[in-house]
Amino acid sequence: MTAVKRKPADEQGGKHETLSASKRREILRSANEVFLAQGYLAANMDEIATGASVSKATVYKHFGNKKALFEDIIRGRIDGLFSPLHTELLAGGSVTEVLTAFARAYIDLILQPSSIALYRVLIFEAGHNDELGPNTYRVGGSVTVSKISDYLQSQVDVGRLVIDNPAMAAEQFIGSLTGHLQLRALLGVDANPAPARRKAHIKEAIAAFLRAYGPR
Amino acid sequence: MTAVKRKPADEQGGKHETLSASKRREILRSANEVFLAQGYLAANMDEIATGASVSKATVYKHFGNKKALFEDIIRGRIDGLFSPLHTELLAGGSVTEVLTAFARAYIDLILQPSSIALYRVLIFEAGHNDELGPNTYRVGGSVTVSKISDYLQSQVDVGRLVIDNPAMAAEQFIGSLTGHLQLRALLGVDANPAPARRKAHIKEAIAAFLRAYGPR
DNA sequence: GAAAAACTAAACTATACGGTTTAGTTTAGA
DNA sequence: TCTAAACTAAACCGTATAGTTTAGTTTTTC
Repeated sequence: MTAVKRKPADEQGGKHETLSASKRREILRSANEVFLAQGYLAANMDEIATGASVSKATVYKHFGNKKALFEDIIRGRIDGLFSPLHTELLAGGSVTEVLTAFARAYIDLILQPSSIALYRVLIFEAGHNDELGPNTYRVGGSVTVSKISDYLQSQVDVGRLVIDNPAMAAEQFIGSLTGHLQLRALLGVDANPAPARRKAHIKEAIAAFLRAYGPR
Repeated sequence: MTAVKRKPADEQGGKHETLSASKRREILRSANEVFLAQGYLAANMDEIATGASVSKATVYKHFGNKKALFEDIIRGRIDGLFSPLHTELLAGGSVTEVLTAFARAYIDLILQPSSIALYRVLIFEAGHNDELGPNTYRVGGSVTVSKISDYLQSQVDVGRLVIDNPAMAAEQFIGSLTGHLQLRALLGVDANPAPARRKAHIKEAIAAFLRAYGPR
């Protein structure tokens, strides 16, 4: 029975795509959903296969086993998740403007339901897989800290900020920006604050940061 | 076969304790270990029973089912975890002294391996149990924020700080204090920073906070 | 010291699920 | 149009584990 109609090969992105490649993509998409919603252990390979309109044998042909599929998912998720954020730090404008643009993008990113789901699974799974945590920190948090740090240093160089240890200041900045917004979202308390609330939060965090590190 | 010697009834705390009560306590202790190390799904009821030197039937007599046992564990863990922290805020001394004492206790608390394990399990499980997260935030994070907020307000009242929104400032303070220390610990990157590093981190966070919110 | 309550080990039920195999069908490419 | 590769549904294997039951032992209590 061919219950599911095959999709045109060039449906996605206009480029030709083999059947095999489109199946692989569908498996990844389905696995993404299932793993992020359920976590590693509770995720069910039958459900992933069904969600991708694919047989279980095909899943195993493409990815070998459950763990390999999971790690592919996490890798793919982190890659390019934070990158768009960093462009905000390259724009011109006053320190306030640049930090505000960054802050807005950052807060919106970490409060997205998919980010919250990823964070939950990642943090938990990092306790049971020695490489997962460090690998993720390297491409996620660590890079963000050093981008901010670089920006702060550039502003120190032109006399717009006074900072001894820019890396530490960058971590403080992110931390004060995050505040309890992320914790509350993770715990399902006010998981989706209104724009006005976000804005007020950001404004106050940046004002405090500038009072602490602005020029004398 | 009576492989395991029964413990004297009053072994713990000098008070008399029934056999039943001591079994219950042992089950909770064992379940604590297993649930925090493995998470809910991977935790094994046979292992919990064995770890408590108790038969599985006894575990079910006492707690009914796996979920009920788990919820008992989480409740017990959170209760009284944060309370000791708050006493720091009632001590006398300069703002710097009080905040430093609090900060030290706070950082040490959140970086403890058992806190990290609890955080991992809690955050993950909050995604699958609607009440767990809010209940926990209510007795954990929320209380801490309001205790700090109260302290900050008291210092505003005597002219030692200038703060518009003490609750927001409290969250910022905790956030900047946490910085990436907790994230790194959760991801297994520099999970146990040396005392000197903690101290420098705290010192800088408090200095920045006081520059931002100290008197004009 | 006897009855009731709590415990024990161990077997058992029922189910779920990762991963493989089978037997047959569809697609790709020369 | 023919062949190889990729796919399919479905059955199957092996194992793990939540929860129950049984038959008998120990502890508590009156």
